[in-house]
Amino acid sequence: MASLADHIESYIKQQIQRTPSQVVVLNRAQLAEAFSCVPSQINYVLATRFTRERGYVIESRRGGGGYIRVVKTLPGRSQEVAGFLKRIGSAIDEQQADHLLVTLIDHGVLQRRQAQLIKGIIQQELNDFPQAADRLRASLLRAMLLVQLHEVEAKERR
Amino acid sequence: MASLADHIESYIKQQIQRTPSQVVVLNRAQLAEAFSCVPSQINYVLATRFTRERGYVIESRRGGGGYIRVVKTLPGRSQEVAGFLKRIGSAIDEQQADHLLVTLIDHGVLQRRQAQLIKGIIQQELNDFPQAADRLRASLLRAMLLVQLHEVEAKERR
DNA sequence: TCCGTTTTGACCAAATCTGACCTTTGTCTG
DNA sequence: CAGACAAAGGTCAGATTTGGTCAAAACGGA
Repeated sequence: MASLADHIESYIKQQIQRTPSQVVVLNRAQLAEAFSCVPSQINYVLATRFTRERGYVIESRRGGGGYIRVVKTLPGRSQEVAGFLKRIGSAIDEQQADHLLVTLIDHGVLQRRQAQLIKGIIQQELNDFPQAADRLRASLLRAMLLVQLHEVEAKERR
Repeated sequence: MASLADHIESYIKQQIQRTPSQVVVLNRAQLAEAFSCVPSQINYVLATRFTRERGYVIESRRGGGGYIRVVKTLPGRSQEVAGFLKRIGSAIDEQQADHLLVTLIDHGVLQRRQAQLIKGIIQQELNDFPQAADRLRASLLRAMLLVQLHEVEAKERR
């Protein structure tokens, strides 16, 4: 049985689909009013169904003229590539990291020089903060790959 | 639903864009009149959106013939951007990070969407590893900006 | 019944906007 | 020249408008 949360979820997704830029701007109070529920229900839906894991980014502002903006990211190929990112996990050693970068080059996701750049930056950061190297490496790798992937997609859309 | 403050902000930015010297001189009372608001609203906009952090300088004079001058510090491209990166240092709190991202947007180094992505990624990573948040944030921010900047430079060479 | 998910409501935090009151600077007048 | 007056802009506290958090109650399926 479809719950209220499900209905709100599909409404939001529908609105996103309708824009070329895959964005929707919501007014929390109005939306709650439309679905005859309490405003915090909207937060619940956003928190459980529009996570970054699932490819969404939420941005919001309080006060007069406040809003909640939902942006869909990670469409298409990188959704699939996201699988690689998951494998990074909470920690990764240098060998595994190198291996991953090579794999991404093989899959045409990265160019050699981009992989090289990423490797260099990690080295630099680890140099400055040697504590918990494998964990920091995992964070940095994931972060940089996400940025890079986004760039690749933006390019493809042109 | 953009707020009044947003409209005033964009009006001022537009005026600045129109001059080669990146300066605009305002008359507080007139401007308030034009936007049908109280004069102190102008101060509010200036105080919240045209801060030094974001690359603006405000000068003003009271009394007869008084004025408010808004000057945008010139963007010096990559060289200047390197300075921004240095400012990150070994640790940075969330507010400073946000300011930096907004500054980079204002200076045309990042697009809003990219800044948003970077913010989202940091949030996620900090969620997973809350230890030494300000340090991890600094590392992630620097790493992602470097990747992004490289991309921007590559684009400029084309 | 038990457990995870939904839903609600009370309370909180942030951004915006206004208005009353203050300070600085320039000008006019006795 | 002193003092009054006018013409800017500045400050700050409080009301208003949004959205955020969290814990407890309600619900629904195994």
